[in-house]
Amino acid sequence: MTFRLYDTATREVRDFVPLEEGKVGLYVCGLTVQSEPHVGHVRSGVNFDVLQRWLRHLGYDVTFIRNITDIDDKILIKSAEHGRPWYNLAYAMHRELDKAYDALNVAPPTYEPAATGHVPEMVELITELIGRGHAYPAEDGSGDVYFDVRSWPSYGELTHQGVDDMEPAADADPRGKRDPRDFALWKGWKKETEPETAAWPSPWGPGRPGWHIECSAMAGKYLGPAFDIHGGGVDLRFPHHENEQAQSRAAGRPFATYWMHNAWITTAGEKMSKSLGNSLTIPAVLEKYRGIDLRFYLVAAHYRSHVEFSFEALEEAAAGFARIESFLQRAGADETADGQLPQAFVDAMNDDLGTPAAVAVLYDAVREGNRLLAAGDDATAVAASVDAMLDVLGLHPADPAWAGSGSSAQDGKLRSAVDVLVAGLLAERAAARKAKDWARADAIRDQIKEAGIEVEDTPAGPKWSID
RNA sequence: GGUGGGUUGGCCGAGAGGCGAGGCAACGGACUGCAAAUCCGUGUACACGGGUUCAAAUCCCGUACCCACCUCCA
Repeated sequence: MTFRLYDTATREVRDFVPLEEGKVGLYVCGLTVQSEPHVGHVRSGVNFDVLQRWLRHLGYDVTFIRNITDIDDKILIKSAEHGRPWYNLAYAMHRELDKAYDALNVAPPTYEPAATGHVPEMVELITELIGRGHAYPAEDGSGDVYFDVRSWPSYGELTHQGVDDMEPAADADPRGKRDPRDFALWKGWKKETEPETAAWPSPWGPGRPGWHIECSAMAGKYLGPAFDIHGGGVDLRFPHHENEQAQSRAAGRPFATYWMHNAWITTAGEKMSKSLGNSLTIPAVLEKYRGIDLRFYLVAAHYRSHVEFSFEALEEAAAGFARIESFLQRAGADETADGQLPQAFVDAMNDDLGTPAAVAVLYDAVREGNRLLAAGDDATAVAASVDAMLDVLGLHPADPAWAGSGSSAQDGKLRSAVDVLVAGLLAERAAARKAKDWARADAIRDQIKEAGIEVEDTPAGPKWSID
């Protein structure tokens, strides 16, 4: 089976055919760095990371561009509220985002361009659009430049909407627009309210980029006029992606061949951005849960399915993942073994990244491996296969990428210290068991458990682990 | 008003006309001094009402409820 993808533009699962054999150009809309990243934000990161890894597994040479938007209205407003320069806020949040990605083993893209570094490319694109009659400088002297929606007949094609059916924005600022649906490509500098550092020179006077033009310009620069896959969250379909496509095509660039959109994570039925809380920011969640558990939770759901986030569900996922890890430990993974991916796993992944079915295959393998171990047989081949599956999902516990979240050198030292202490108690318990003094043996086990350490008797002797 | 998505067992979460994805939890059994871990087994779930079909959670019609987007939210 070849790799197939659900394409939002055509609303169907299509065979993936790259523009150039063996190569994939992938563009994903990253974040506007205006606040700490939350669980919803990283879902997109994890989803597209899985896509990237799978494409690489399939042998594609992937150029993956994921931008960040480091200047916009909200950044300016928030930074003013906090009394810090906008670029300082954007930079700080950008660093937080990188930390969150690292904690979830989201591999860096080929490049992560920032909007503010690509003003010349945007100016060039806007100039081209004006030249072709698809954009115009506002007539009110504001310095804004708008895209002329009416001049582009296929506007609305990505989201299958007719221009006349669109609800005119309630908050649309009509200043200088020919049609309320026209959108800003360039925003003139507002001297009175905006810092001078937030304005760049342009043929239309000082100003800053409109949101949509950034992505068109950056995708064009790094991936060329036509590329394979464009991704982002569902909320970006309209207006952001619709506008990106319109302005790119209006400038004579074919743009993306496939559109992928990941669904939401909600809490209490509400979209995360609307619902309160700092309790769901990545730093906060990572205080209680490991990054690998959170990633597993996210990967176990299909990227196009809505997920209702709950800590209970996260805990269930973590419990399940613990079983996988414990199998690998018991099987004694052979690092040299070149694990094969089961065909069912490959088929699941090829079918629009069917990670839920892929995870089911993973569990099947774990059960089979445990069965072999219970029968006293060799399970290293199965373990190698489990290794391979976890690897391609970015979930391998031994991946050094996880080092920062839970198993540092410090932990190692602590562990060996505890080991010495527990070993003494276990020797005492062993003596009691030998004398069939079960009460004494159980008392020792309970004592150890009081300290939060679980003791298991295995054929190879007692083992302890921290709860 | 326009566009799209959803409602699956105690819980999470797949599937998209016919064999009960998978996980978590629960219960029974094996193993164990007892546990733990592990394995084996146990569930007649698909919002509601009609219809199509030999066969519907899956297709069609209708109803209810929920959600997203409609110009700078992943």
